[in-house]
Amino acid sequence: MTRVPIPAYDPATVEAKWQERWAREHTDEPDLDRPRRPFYNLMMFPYPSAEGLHVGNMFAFTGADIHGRFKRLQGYDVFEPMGFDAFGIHSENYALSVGVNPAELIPKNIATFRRQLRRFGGMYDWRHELSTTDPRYYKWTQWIFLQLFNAGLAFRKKAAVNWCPKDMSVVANEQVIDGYCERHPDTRVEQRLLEQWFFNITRYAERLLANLDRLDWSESTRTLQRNWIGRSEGAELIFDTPAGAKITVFTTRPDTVFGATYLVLAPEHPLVDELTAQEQRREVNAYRRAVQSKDVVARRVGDKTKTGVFLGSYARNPATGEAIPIWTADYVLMEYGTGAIMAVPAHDERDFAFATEFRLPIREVVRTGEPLPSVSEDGVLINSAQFDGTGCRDAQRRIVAWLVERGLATPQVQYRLHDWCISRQRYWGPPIPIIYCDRCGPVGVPEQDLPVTLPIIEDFRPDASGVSPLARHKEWYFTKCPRCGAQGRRETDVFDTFLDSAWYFLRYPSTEFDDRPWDPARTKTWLPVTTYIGGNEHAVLHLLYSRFITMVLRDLGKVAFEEPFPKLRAHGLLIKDGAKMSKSRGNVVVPDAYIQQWGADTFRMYLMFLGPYQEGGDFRDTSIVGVRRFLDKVWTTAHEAAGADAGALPDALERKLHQTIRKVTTDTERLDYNTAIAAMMEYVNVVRELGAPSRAAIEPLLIMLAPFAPHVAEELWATLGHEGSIFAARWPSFQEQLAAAGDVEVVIQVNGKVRGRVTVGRGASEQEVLALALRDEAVRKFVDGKPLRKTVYVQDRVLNLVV
RNA sequence: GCGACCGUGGCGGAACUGGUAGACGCGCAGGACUUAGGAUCCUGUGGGGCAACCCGUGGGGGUUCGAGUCCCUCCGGUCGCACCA
Repeated sequence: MTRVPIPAYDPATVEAKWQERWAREHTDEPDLDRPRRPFYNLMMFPYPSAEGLHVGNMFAFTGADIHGRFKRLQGYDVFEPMGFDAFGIHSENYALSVGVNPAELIPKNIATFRRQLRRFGGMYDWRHELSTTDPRYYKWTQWIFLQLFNAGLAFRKKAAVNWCPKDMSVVANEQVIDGYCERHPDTRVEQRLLEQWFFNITRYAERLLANLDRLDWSESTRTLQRNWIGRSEGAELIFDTPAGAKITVFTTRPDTVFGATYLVLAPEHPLVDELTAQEQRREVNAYRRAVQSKDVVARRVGDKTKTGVFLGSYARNPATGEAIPIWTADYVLMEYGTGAIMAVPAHDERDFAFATEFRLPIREVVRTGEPLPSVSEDGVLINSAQFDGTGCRDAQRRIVAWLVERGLATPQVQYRLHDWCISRQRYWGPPIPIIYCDRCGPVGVPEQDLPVTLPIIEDFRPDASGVSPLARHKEWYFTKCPRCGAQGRRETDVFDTFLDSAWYFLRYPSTEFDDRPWDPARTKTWLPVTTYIGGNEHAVLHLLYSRFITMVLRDLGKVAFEEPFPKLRAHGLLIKDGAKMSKSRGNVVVPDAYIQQWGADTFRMYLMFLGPYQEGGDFRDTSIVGVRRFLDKVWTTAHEAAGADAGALPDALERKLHQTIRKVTTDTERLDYNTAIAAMMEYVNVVRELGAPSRAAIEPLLIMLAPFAPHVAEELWATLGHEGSIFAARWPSFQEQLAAAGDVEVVIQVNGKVRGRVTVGRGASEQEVLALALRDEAVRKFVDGKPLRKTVYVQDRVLNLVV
């Protein structure tokens, strides 16, 4: 073999060369109109923060990119788009802090992200980049709103909403953490009553829940969604009052109705006034005022002492006929159920605490053998007239049936899920396309007038009035009513960003069309998304909202499927020193310096090697060098192979190769990237140990390496004399017989303890192995002199001798 | 409180349906080559013991020929939900 000097591996040169070539040759741009095997590889698009892409983003995107490149090598036409979720309070607050309009800042941030995303070697089809802030995009966000509006799924409602005094804006329930603003952990969220736009997502609760069963998602993500939807089965029971008012309560435990010793209405309940006795009025009103001024923390935190006021009137228990007192208390929430409950202190912890506090009667009606309050449903009814002795579950059905017959109950299902509030009293979002007319009411902006462009204004600062800054922009604010032509006023609220991101996957394949949100043919070809990869932080809201919007569009005949993401994989979180990376903690790691020092390929692989992709891990840079050493070894070996004579692989190497292909294929398919990398490392070690670098040994490795380290794989592929991109090659296949051939080591155990090993041909019989085993010194020492009571043989693995 | 997941060398982590615990990598130790090396290569590396062996996957118990893996229980951690009737 002739020794040719091997050039040094310089990632910067190699990576620049291939990135330039991929762009020039449109390597990453599939034919969207006539693909042979379309594969839509989607990753959750980033919010382009001013700090740029951080290693957490890169961890996420690398794993998704590997998936796309892997599928590409398996012969799919992979469409891997990238875009930016650039509207929202996040950008707006940053813009406010630096005193520049976000419209000016965002393009710069996007440019930084784009540069970083290109630099790390993502296989993105940049022809189809999108940004939610682009009027060509949000025109269709507004259009989607109008579809829901016209279908009666968007409505206005005055609602108690969370108000963050710092943001001076409404924040969603889900953005409130323990009563504090998610963005301002030192700021308590207050309650305010505002007129808001909502989407009627609760109407879809049942379908959103039921469909979960047939999605290829991780069980944990589905559980999160199920809990969020929070379905409860029960009944509405009617308690009437002497004055004629009927109070409807929701309960999941109708079997305990005989133990309902009082009723509680939420302070906001519409019947409170009517049911309050004259002499209690002053006290009740004072209580209601006090509750209203309370912030959400005090209202929501569970373990505090209960407060409440007796209304001075009574209702009739539909089961016992007794008059029971009616109270109001803030532990009952107006947003859930009917805003009124029957209190069964013996069998509910909250009611028990309340009854104890106010000395209300506690009547045990279910015998469970546990002390009160006992909430178990494994009990038998007592003190319940004709139902005594009935088991709880049985009693639930029978009591409901009995009350239904008398018109006092309706079986009912309740959801924890609330309607989706899409209004934000902010500037940086797509304006809600509604015009208010004194004569016509709220009128949707006609499609031909879309988009309602967000004006660039100087004073985009929100104020405490609760009215969006857009209201101050008079020439924008006043407009003609599209229906009657009279002067109207624009809606000044903008959309929640979750609406921007609830449909972006529909837009990607169709970004070049301005006359339609998505092209029917393109959509038919590419959707639903083949694999969706993203973080668990979006397990609930983003995914639920996207599913909801898709479902509605399906019902309106706009798309042909109702689940946008049949296959979802969630990557883990990359943390730093045991904590989530965040700007406030100051532990955000930026990838640029690492990429510069080690190269994008090394850094990509390192991120994938530090832990299981779907679990995440702690970022520390101590072992990057190991990955770089591996790529150096591959580099050297491939160059040696280029100069080596062609020849057959030694048997041992051939077997190892087939085993490696098998392992890397299954692991990569499952996104178990860390073990796939380990298998490739092991293989290269074997190639080097056997001193057998050759084309046959190294070419399949390069193809398997290509998804992980695409640049160096391309370079070495060329070194071996190939003309085109390595991504035009086919993923290597393995032969099971070749992977399995050869001898195996069978472990010999005596009474379950390892005492020896014997080498036999694969598939050897028990007798054969036993004979060899009994010749083994160490084994004999433990067996000799004792009768063999039993043997357990596991083919090719273990023989256990029981003596 | 409820729900889900997790606990393996000095470190990150392997171990498919119960079947050789610690793959792969970092680090560390020794050696080779070198003017030098934080470069490269080789050897070793769970703990104890001179050895035969013994002990080892958070603690305790169980099932099994055999348990990191299954069951019970306790301890510790992460995440989600949380006055949802």
